[in-house]
Amino acid sequence: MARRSAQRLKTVPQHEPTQPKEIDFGWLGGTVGLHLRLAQEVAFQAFARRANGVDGSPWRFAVLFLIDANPGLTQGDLAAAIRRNTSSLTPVLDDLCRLDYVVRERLASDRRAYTLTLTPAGKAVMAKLRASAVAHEREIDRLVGRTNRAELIRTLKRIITGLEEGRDR
Amino acid sequence: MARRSAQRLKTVPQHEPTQPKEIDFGWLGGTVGLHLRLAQEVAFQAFARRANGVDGSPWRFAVLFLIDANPGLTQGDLAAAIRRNTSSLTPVLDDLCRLDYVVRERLASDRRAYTLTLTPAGKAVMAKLRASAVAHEREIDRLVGRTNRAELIRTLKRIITGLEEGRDR
DNA sequence: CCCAAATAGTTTGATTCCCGACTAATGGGC
DNA sequence: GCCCATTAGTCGGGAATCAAACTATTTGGG
Repeated sequence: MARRSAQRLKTVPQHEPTQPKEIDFGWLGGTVGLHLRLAQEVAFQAFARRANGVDGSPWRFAVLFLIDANPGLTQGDLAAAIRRNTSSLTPVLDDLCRLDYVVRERLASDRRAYTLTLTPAGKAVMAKLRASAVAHEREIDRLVGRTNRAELIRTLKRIITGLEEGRDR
Repeated sequence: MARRSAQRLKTVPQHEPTQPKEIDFGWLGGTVGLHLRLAQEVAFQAFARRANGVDGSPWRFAVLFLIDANPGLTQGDLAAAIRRNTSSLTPVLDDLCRLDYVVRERLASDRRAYTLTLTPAGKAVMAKLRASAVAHEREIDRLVGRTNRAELIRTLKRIITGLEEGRDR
């Protein structure tokens, strides 16, 4: 929203615009869960903001990246890799095919399955998004330091594998 | 191609649960963004699974927790605290009021705003959810260790405040 | 060869979220 | 007291996601 005050600046209503009201987070403020969620959210938004100009959600990039790194992959394998339901993938791939970034071909040995490959246009877009993604990760490095970054990934991996297998019981 | 004359594996249900097909993640496999997202997702699901029996998403818990810790808080302040749009909060609070967990009252000094407080029933549910949340965090401690946990939160906070800029509104 | 179970992918309905438009109330400047 | 910009919250539309039902194909037992 553009500042209309530039036009009709009668007075200076400079009330502190957003006084966060000092909320007490208590125990919640020390949880891993809350910070994981907030960090993931700002990282997601920062990525999308940075990839501006290209169709840029992180998952969209991951789809293109993984097809590029694993040409001929099927939709089911791709869905498992990014941990999405195959039904979530359908409209995304519909769109990527419509844009001529991805080709879906029936697999000869199993005509129920599709194999996925990038077109040259798809590779070009992926390369652009990859540049954005690299810059994004570099900014995270700048924020946390390279050594903390490695430590962070190691810790996150432990959480992922530890809680994921917790499906037992 | 393959004739059915191949030897028949009788009782073995070759039911390999979707053998993940060994996907190559390449550069993506070393990014903070991917692991943040995956960790947040499994943590979210583990929390919901653990809160079984109660209506349990992490955000729902956070809403109850913050109202309890800050009675009389307004919807806008609550939305800012959990970084959700106020319009996302409306249906959640509608539901919590319908269940008689939360009371919405017009603020006398500003009759546009609502103040939020927990009912005794709301406090009871919140206490149950808090026990689940404490157990959840303890499991994370077990996975990463208490010292790494503090380090993890510090690092996540740096990411949150560092990337948050540019999120004007 | 045939049929039933399993599998790959699509479609549909429900849920959750955001954004932008809207309503109601507030308060500063005249 | 009256404007009218600003603020609190709600409403409606659109996007992303999952689960369940569905279609097409494969596979194995008889």
